[in-house]
Amino acid sequence: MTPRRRATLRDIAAALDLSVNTVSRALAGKDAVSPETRERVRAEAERLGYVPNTMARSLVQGNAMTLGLVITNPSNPFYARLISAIEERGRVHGYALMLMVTEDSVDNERRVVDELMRWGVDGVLAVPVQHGFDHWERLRKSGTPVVLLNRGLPGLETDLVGVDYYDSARQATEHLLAGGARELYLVEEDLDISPVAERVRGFRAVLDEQGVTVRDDHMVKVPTRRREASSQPWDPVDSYEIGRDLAARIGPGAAVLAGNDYFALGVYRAFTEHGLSVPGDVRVAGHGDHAFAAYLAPPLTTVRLPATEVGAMAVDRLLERMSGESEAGSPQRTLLPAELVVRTSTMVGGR
Amino acid sequence: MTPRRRATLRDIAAALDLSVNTVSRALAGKDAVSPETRERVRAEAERLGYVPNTMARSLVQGNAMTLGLVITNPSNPFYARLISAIEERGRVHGYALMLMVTEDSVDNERRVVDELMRWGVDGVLAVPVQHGFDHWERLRKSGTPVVLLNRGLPGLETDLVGVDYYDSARQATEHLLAGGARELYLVEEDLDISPVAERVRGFRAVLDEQGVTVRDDHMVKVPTRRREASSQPWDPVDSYEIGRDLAARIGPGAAVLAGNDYFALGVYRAFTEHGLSVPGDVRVAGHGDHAFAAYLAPPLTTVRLPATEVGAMAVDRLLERMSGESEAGSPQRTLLPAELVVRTSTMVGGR
DNA sequence: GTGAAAGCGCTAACAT
DNA sequence: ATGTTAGCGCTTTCAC
Repeated sequence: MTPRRRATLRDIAAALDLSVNTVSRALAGKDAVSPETRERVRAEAERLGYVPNTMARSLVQGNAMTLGLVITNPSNPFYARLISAIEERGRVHGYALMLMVTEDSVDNERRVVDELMRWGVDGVLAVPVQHGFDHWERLRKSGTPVVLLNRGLPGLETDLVGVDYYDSARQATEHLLAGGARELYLVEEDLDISPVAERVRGFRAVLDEQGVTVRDDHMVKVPTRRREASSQPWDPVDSYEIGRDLAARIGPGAAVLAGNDYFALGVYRAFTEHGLSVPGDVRVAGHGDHAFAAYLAPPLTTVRLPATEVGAMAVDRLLERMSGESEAGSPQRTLLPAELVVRTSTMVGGR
Repeated sequence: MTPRRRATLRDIAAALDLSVNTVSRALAGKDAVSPETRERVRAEAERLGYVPNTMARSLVQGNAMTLGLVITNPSNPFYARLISAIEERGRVHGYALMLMVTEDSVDNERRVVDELMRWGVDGVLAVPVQHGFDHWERLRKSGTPVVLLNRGLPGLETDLVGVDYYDSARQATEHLLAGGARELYLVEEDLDISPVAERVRGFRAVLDEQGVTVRDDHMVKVPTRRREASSQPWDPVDSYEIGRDLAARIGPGAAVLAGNDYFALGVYRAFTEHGLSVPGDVRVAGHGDHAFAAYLAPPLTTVRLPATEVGAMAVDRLLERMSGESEAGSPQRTLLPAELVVRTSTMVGGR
């Protein structure tokens, strides 16, 4: 209401006829201050509603006490959880979080990385867009540690904490085969990003190992349409069409592994409309274990992603780099395991 | 790699034998600089990889060029979209976003509001926890404009931009009645927050107006369990139990309006297991129009929330207050309309 | 135990 | 057109 000027150390010093310096030390809890002085300062600070100016402190101390988080889309449930985990872990260590959203656009990414540099954040966590990385290189050259989340950035020497999608796809694929599936389809995002590539690799690896034929038309890419900003990253409608196509041509013992649960959902609908039963005629498994997965009809087998763990570990890794502990160490890649959650949609005898 | 010190204006000035001031003006594009000098400065800045220090500039100019966003849970899809919309709109105007997550805890909220004050952010957007608001009052007193999102804070004189949940509940309730429903149930969160209260009010109002009896057991509260941080705000399992209970006691012409689509989903499952058909035996409508809603079996009638619009308008309102335009104006409450999306789950003749 | 002086990197007067 | 001085709010170094 009263936008009167914010009280400063000087105001307290003047009121108490002390030097700014003494007030500073008193408030900082340093030893070289008499107990009485300390108390008087404390009281006056309280009376004036003094709030320390973090920016001024940061300027002199040379650290921003801020972490930058660059994310493609907060509406991706996995990233939403990542944001929470990172914010919490960062704050525990006294760091504020500056959030930047790229919507998977490199142009945006360049802009926000520049902005982070101007702010001089102490470290950056990022889900990179994965097209061009000159800006990431500039950031690294400026001495700011960077930890990548979920997606790698080939060519950039940086730590990465993510999910082991190669393994998650393997788990799901093996599960489908063990259940008797003979004709496997992989429905994936049409994005050239490492998580997709890893899942494709895991899927193929298992099929190759077990001598199952993989035709090109077994790997289906769902076109990613450019939608308004702040929208869902995936819409089941995008996979619905794919599902209709699939429904018309699959044979007995078919199974579909989807890159995310929304794709699985779109496929469900298409199959149902086509008179196919899940899992009777087609088994379906997803990725993400989103909140709705367990409550679909039938409940969806999917892979649970360790969002909280990835976020926490990424922050820890970043703080290590910032403290210069693991200084010269070569970049570390850590992929946390996902966990297959088996539900009715892949159960041979399931309803 | 080379964590060499960041180049400053002084470095450029020294290299060119100019004063810091001239360099500053040259880079700022001010007029009082000769074209040649401007160009030399530009070149040297580039050569040294100069990046302006935003904090230093902010300190002298007295504005942080930062907005604070306090949110309860980014995993709530509505809030996730809000975050994107706000980040984008803020950045367009040159503001960075400091994100704080409260997980619906007042203790956290106090902490983060204090932190925002120490940073001296220029304005704050917040989904408040709605218990106690001493900290919000302190923030206001410090002269920082605050715009509330989605939830009111009775007793605090502040702008609010949210959703008209009274109206959304009215729309849905009227729709259910028009479809022939005679026994209506409202399944809501067990949280003492204004959106819930508004929906309850809208629901009751329509029933009262149309002379439909509302018994206490028609208003069901889903217990909110404290879950790990960074988790989904709602889990269908919480409403599943409620659904089982309901399934056993509802009569013909029953309908359920849920406070969010996840609750509707839990109820779906319970009904199906009990041999009830939706919408044949019970009509169901939700809130939120989450990505899965249109793809459930049957597709869920729900209310689409104007997340992007709320976010954009909240930022605009905040910027106005910051610029002092709508200075003395009394607090404005703006509730944006939600839109009922009718799907099969409430269609009388639906499959 | 306290104070004076210097400086973080920048911009805003006011010179010249 | 350029330089000098001062100062944002704080911490640090070094006197006393």
